[in-house]
Amino acid sequence: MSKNNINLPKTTFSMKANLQNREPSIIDYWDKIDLYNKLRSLRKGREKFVLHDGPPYANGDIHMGTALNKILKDIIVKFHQMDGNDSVYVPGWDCHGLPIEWKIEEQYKKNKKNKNEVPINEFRKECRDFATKWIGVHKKQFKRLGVVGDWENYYSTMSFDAEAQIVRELGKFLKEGSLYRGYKPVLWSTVEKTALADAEVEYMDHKSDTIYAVFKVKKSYVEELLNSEIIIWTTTPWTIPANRALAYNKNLKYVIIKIEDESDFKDRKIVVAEGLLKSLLENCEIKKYTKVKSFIGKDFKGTTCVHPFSKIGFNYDIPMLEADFVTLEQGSGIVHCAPSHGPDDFNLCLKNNIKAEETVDDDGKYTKHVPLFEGIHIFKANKIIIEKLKEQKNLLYNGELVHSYPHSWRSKAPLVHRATPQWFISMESHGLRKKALKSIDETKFYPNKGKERLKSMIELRPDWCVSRQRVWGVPIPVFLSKKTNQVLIDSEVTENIASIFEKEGADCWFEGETQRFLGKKYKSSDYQKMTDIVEVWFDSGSTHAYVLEKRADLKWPASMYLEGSDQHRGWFHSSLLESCGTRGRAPFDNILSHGFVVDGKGLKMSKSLGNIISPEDILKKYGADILRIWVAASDYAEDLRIDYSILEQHAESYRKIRNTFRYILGNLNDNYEKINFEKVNIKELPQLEQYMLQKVYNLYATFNKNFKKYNFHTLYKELLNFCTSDLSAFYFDIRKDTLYCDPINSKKRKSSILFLNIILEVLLKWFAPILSFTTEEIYTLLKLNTKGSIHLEDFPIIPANWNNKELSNKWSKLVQIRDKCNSSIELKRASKEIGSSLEANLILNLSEELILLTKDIDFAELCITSGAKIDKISKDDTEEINIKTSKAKGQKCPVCWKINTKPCKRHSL
RNA sequence: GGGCCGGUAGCUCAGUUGGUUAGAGCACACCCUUGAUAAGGGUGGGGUCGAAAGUUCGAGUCUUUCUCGGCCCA
Repeated sequence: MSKNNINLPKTTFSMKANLQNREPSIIDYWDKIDLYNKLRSLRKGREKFVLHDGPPYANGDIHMGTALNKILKDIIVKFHQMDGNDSVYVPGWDCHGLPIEWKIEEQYKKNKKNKNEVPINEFRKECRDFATKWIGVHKKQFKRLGVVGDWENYYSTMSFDAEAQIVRELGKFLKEGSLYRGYKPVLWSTVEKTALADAEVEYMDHKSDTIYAVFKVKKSYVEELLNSEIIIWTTTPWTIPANRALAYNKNLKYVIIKIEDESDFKDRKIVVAEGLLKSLLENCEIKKYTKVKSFIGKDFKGTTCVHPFSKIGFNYDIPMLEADFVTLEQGSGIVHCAPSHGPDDFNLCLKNNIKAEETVDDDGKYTKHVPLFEGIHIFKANKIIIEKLKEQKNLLYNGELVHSYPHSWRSKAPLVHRATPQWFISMESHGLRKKALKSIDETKFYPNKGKERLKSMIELRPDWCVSRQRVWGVPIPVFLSKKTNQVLIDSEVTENIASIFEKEGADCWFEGETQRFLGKKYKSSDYQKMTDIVEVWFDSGSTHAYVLEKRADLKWPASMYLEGSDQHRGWFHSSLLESCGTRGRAPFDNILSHGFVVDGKGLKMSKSLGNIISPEDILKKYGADILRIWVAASDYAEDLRIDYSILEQHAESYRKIRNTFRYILGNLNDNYEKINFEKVNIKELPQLEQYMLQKVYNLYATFNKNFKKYNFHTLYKELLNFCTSDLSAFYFDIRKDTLYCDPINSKKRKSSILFLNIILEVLLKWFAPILSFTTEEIYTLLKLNTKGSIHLEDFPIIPANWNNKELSNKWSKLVQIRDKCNSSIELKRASKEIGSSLEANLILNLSEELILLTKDIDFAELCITSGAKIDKISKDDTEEINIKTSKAKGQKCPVCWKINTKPCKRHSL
């Protein structure tokens, strides 16, 4: 007797995956068979599932966050595809904006080129080329992850049709009247000479000059205030010339004190919040003083002061205004307000009819509106202002403070608030906020907490500032009348501009003749063309208009938008507002948001911590399927942890899954036979197979449930557990004997082969959206591969008659008995009486009820022993199960290795 | 500093409306197997559920405070 007489597994499917080398050739295969277009023609006419791609910025290599995002999208697209939908995926890129401008400027600096001397369209062309280059790089990197999409016909925010449509979209707001020209302080970089978006601001420590300055009271209903001076504290002395008001909190207590130290301030009365008196005395080194009066903040009402420079040209009243933002955190309890240099100041002054002015120019120099200091750079002004305050005897104290301060994310230069003309979309004038909130209610969020997050942002946000003083973007397509300074609103002009952009791109705006944009109705000499560009969130917020609406293969609204949770303030937000403003509802039905990739300890990845893992590293070490498992197995509702020990764990799971497939393929000798599930005659099968089909049915049910909720980590875990617990440790182990040692045509063996065919198909399909490469590798190896790719298949439908509750209950009881048998065998193994379980004979003493249950069950087969006898349990026993194991006696059959005193029933002939 | 979200075995995750000794897979330890073999099987150890206080007959599950982490904002 030898191995020739038994049916050992044989397959060409290797145990070692070698994914790093194998995966690229599978990608080539997908290219060769044109998988994406095959998918489209196969699903033509079916219900569309459109996952609209949020465009990543075309700049720099992809990182774990982008990889996670794209893989998660791909998994969902593939799930819907195999679920029978026309699941279309068109990737896109965000191309305009500051970061690319900066890259080009950096190159200029290296080559000693001056940006201002380069023609604008030459600069824009370099930006365009830069973005194009990175789209190419990203495309390769995303494809390497196994992401299937319309890579040939991707969309970008800088394509001519996109630029044209952005103009049309803005035109809709213009026509409606919700786009308006306002004037407000924005965070301004005097280095880059531009306003910065919130996302472009970094907070870093900065050393500022601090001053306590005084404002003499001119008018007040409080008598004691009349000869007093209001103290203010600020970290930006240079804003003093722009001061137009003082703010107090009506609920705070204030005191008037008389300074008695020898100094300029001897016998002068100053006013400060009571809660800040102590810190003021310490900071300003005031030793001797007397308290004159204390009063409540609301008594300030009607008080007016004079500017500390009133004697040198700043001769106007400084009213005291009531404001909530005044606190006892720092300073004096009275805040100096320069409406041109702070959002709070701006809003407070606006309410009180004090207008902001252009006090500082693009370069950061005082304008003609600031007497005495015109032309001085604000960053050099502090010293001069302090000197002047001293001269005027209005400086109580000056010092320095290191505090958190806004800086440009690129140049790292400190920023200032500076009033500039900007374009805004009103949240209120045409009910935009209301529409957006209603749309959020009508959107389904995964996870649900995203809904509240987006809602609270929309509830609070101010009007949307859509203009930027930059060059790499879509121009704001607006003309101002030179005579009236009014905005020209004419949809013919807007459409004319759009159609020109559609043909030539937006570059022509900057160099072309103005007249061609205005058409024949208006004279270019009467109008001023705007040179601001549209902020990039408006670009990407409009993708639904130039991608979803314009392409025949897509639909509006999208089925789903899927991005990182930061996009609640980003793309989800801007898309919602743009679409609600122009179409009255959100451009999506569902939003799925995922957390951030953090390291194994839950800390964010950073260069300084040295805990960064790049997708490239993982691809080299493990391959994309492992990365895809990591995505599927992680709970995206929270932050996703990753490090090499976590990846190692997933790689181990992968090996388990791979070996499960290998075992099936081996026993089928790579001869897969397609089974018609509906026609399986269940009652003809052994109970074990029936039980396993019941398990498949259960798995089917949980699979569908989890897929519907996009609970991939649970779904994956169920699949993995099925492979390890139900198949490897249970079914495969038990059926080894049959598969290896029974005749090929025996009914039992054929039943097992039938089951192996079934689970091969089912597992291959259920794993396909996650293990895109490995399932394809197996699929192409099968001789009955008819469709060309596993991804062209549908999910299986498991017939309801595979569900058998009764059998399932019975067998879960049997499995419990089996567990006890294993424990009993283990005792004998520990005492070295036996080794292999086939060296054991079992004696099962069971309650009558259980004996009834086990009457048609062979426990020797179930527990892989050489024999098993069932007897009634003795009446003294309190348990219902008592297992004894003895060493099997007799001869070992050379074929099936079972030990028996009699010749082997199967193999003695 | 403010808002939101989260912290269950070494790791990835389950834990239904608060209700018995808190579960699974992986990892780990020991053993078996050598006919899935750079595989496979068995048994077992391991958690006072981030910390403290409170509500309750009873809390991983409810409340408060603190702490750590993430995102967003200042």
